[in-house]
Amino acid sequence: MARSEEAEAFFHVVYTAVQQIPYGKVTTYGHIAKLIGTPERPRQVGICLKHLPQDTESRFNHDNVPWQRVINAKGMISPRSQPSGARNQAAALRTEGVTVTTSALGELMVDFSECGWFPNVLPSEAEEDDD
DNA sequence: TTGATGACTTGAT
DNA sequence: CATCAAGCCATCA
Repeated sequence: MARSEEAEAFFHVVYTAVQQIPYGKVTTYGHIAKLIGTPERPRQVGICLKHLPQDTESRFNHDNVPWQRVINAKGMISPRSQPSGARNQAAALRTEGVTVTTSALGELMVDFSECGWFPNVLPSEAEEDDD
């Protein structure tokens, strides 16, 4: 019994939440996790994107899910295992007009002050729905 | 089947 | 302010 229905539903909500990110904006795994109701599982969000299919025939794939707009809480693109993927992600963000800065260590950093997408989950000042 | 790994986050030292 | 440790759960070996 591999892939329980619950896991599949989790994947679904994660991909859907990622699709809610507007063009030229970025958010964090933890934020996505909180939006889908599982703030304790930011890691699974990353797993979902890792297993995001590339087939354009799949319901969710690299073409319709802006996985590139999802980065870590430090505002930097996770190097995952090879810098090639992160570099590609940075390039995609730049194409959307997102300012991506490269640190001395080669870490790709994104400025949340300019492209940070954080809906009404702020600790204060946001008590009304934006819907 | 178990064990280890990973596109993370938060809190404590 | 920097570093360590624990918690999560799906996937790979």
